[in-house]
Amino acid sequence: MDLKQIRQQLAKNNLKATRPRQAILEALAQASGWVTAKSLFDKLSGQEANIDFSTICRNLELLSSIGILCRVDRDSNGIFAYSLSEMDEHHHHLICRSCGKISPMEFCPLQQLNSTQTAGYSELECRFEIYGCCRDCQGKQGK
Amino acid sequence: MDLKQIRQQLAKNNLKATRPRQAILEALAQASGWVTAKSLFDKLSGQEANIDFSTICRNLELLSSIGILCRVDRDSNGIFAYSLSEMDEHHHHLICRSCGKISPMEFCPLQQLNSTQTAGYSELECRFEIYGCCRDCQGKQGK
DNA sequence: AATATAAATGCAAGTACTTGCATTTATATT
DNA sequence: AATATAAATGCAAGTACTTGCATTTATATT
Ligand SMILES: [Mn+2]
Ligand SMILES: [Mn+2]
Ligand SMILES: [Zn+2]
Ligand SMILES: [Zn+2]
Repeated sequence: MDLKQIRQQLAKNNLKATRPRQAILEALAQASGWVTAKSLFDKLSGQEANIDFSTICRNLELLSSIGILCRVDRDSNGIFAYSLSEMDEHHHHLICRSCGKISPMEFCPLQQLNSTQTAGYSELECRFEIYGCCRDCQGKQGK
Repeated sequence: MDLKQIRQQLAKNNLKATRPRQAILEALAQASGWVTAKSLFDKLSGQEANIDFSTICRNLELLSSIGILCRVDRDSNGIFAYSLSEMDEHHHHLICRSCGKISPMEFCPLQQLNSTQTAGYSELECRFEIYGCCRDCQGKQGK
């Protein structure tokens, strides 16, 4: 998803292309990997921008909710990692507990689910992440 | 899982049956539903117990990790809900975004997963929750 | 170009844990 | 029963957001 598509996506969702929001998206594009609210804040604070930490958090969450960003709970400790989505389709992530590496997975359990388990429920969404120890990290013991 | 089984489960994991821990487990047994760290803290603070909030958080997390408790992120906002596990087997949960109702689901996506997606990874675990709007809450709009 | 309006921001205060560390306590061993 | 030891606790400080609200700003309409 390039910046042109992102602007369209914003417009489609009635979201404004504010200066802070654009600075955040540009920083994400430059980073070309995963960032945290804090790492973005530190990066953007150096520049003239000076964007509030709460603005960053709100944007990361909002942009994730419309599919522009991916978000994962890297250590299951409330520190979220974000990146520009690596693919257009809905997907989930596989996370190495040891080195923090994050890989996309096409599999979505919601599609596999026998619908009797969610009978009567509407507006279904799921949260799904797999944690493990990647090949590079096996041998090197512990975290 | 009754209190006898719980004690065995603790011993098996080299966990002590401390006074705070037992008070927490008893409170959970009485509550017979879902509680938060804060609701437990408020309840136990009234009594002679007077257990530190961090002790409660640490126990809830620890007891969840050995399967005595279930834990869910009810509103995806970092407030966790806990209960004594309703079943012995590993399982996940379906959560109503509107009323907060939590129902167990036997389905575990990790078992359904094509193993090529996690090739090279060991010690796999998954986090999986489904959010939706339950039958009772449909009609009543919004949250 | 001026105006209206909904969205977004920045600030300050709040929330829900989380962590480090010295001290206490439950259990196993003698 | 006394002792050793690993586990757990309580306290204080820290972290990572989150929320409410007055003010600002981007976009659509006139
Ligand atoms: Mn992704
Ligand atoms: Mn359960
Ligand atoms: Zn790794
Ligand atoms: Zn409901």
